[in-house]
Amino acid sequence: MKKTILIFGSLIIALLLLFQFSKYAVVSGDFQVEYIMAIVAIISLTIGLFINNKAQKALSVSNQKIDFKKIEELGLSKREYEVLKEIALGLSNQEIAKKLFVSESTIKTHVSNLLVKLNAKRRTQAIQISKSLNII
Amino acid sequence: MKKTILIFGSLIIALLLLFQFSKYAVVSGDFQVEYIMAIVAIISLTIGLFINNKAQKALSVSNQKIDFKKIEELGLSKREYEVLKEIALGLSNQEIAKKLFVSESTIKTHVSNLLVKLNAKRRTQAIQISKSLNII
DNA sequence: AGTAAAATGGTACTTTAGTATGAGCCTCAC
DNA sequence: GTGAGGCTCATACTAAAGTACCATTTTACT
Repeated sequence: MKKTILIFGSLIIALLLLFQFSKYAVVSGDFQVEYIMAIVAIISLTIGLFINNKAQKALSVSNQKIDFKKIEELGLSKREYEVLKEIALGLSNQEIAKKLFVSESTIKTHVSNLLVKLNAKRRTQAIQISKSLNII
Repeated sequence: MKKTILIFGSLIIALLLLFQFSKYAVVSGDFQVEYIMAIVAIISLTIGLFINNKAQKALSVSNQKIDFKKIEELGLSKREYEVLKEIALGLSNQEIAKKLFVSESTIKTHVSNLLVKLNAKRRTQAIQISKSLNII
């Protein structure tokens, strides 16, 4: 929202400057009206493209963005969250254990706690739930 | 690409029309130059927003779209694909069996074939691969 | 220093998942 | 009508995944 206001503010200023410039140019007779029109149109068009691009990107980013609040809310610990990410990559408990330099028992414990916290019955369900909650 | 050309074509035509209109208006003296400038700017801005919006949407849709060609390429049968989707929802073999009105044995067979075709070792990996290939 | 939470890991067990193999049935193309 | 591919299902097995319980050790914080 702050960004939107900022962008629209600069936009208005830019337009005012443009009008001033065009007025001056017309009065002084250095340019033809059509050229100035063309310049104004192109600049406005560019601004339009730019604004929308920013807005869309902000939107798509927010859709991909990880909901850290939700992670806290669920009470997931650092280690549990790490394990969750590895599960989502399709690794087995043994593979995760090797990757994180701990025993498979430890991973099993983490996974078990993870499933309770995510209210999932299986790791596949944990993946689905995590994705729907935007935490991975 | 075709769309891009089409959009830019219409854009150029629209600009030409605008210039003609502005020329006429200035000559006839009905409007002040500033107003015409403003109108041109607003219209161009709107066009800019519109173009970018279309382009971005087309992009985001293509990212979500399911790659049916890839499914064929992998040789996934109709039933196998159905099972794959259920796996991605986090269901167990037994649950999938009930949902599709077949025995668990059948699901196991499908899953096994599925894993070979997707070159996955586990169902969680199958989910990851499927998502990366845009087939679910 | 004391404490609570987190991290680690072990044993023992049950449940799912996945493999291998074989077999019956159906459909569609040649 | 024959064969290939797809769908179904069963048995028997191995391998993972997941649960329950307990016991240390680390870490972080007051």
